[in-house]
Amino acid sequence: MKDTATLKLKEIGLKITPQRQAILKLLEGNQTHPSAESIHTEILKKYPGISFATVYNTLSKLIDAGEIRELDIDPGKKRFDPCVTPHTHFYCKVCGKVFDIVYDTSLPFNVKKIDGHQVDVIQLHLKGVCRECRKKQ
Amino acid sequence: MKDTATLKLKEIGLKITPQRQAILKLLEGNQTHPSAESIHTEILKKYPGISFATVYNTLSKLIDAGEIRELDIDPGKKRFDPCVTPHTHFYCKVCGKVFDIVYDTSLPFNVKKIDGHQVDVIQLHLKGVCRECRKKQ
DNA sequence: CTATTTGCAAAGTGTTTGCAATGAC
DNA sequence: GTCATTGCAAACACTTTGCAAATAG
Repeated sequence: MKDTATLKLKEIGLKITPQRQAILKLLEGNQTHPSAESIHTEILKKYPGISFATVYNTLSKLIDAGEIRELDIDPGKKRFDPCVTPHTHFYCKVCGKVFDIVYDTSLPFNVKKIDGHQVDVIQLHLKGVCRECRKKQ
Repeated sequence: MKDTATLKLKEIGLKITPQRQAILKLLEGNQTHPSAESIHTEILKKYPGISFATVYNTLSKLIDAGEIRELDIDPGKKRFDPCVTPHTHFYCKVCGKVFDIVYDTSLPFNVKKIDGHQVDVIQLHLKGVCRECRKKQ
């Protein structure tokens, strides 16, 4: 019986390595929208020695395979999201957390062309101060 | 008779320096959504010696004053937009250009609160391959 | 004159790369 | 055995910082 991570790697056509399995397991169902560095730091705890190269390399292949998404919502670093169905994100300027938002399903998330440009990705980003940080202020 | 840049600086309450005037003039009506570095490089041509510190410092004050907007659409660098009315942007993955888009005016750009989070900024970002780059491919 | 602003250079943050060694198949 | 993948360490791109010198008001 193989786990989801292993099956997914096989499905994508990537070689199965413990590092990749660890990255995929960390991402599965993860709603924190981690950055590459936080993924690296986290996995270091279980795999002392895993390198940036491996993390970035793996993330890049997972993106190419459509398994995860890259978010440009955090100024200064990329965040990654294992949920690839279109949805909205909220970024808190105070704590840096990224939240999934159910916002406006009437949004034309299926536009394929506009002004002659080919549209591959549509991102709706909200920014402000999250509930928790508002309480603390 | 003072120019717009000078008036704007006075209005914001910033000291009028040639560097700031140059930055404001470069941004006025600029639709290329330049990065801090491209602004620096451009202004270096007329002001040899202008520093990163000054460019970043000035951009930061203009943002605080609400004169310009920061865009997180280009992975890896911040882009700046002198047009502060809500509108959509398209980013070309091939050439890196950012275009203004008239997209969907029915978008709820005026939401102030969602899930208890305070919303300050709403950004709708499209990504793909621009018209020109499609032709070349 | 005084507080702000500037230029410089160094440091900081996140990402990418080249390459020899390793390991999956 | 072969080729993809790894770890390392250095390079890279962009941004931020500390501080002395310059300058706007």
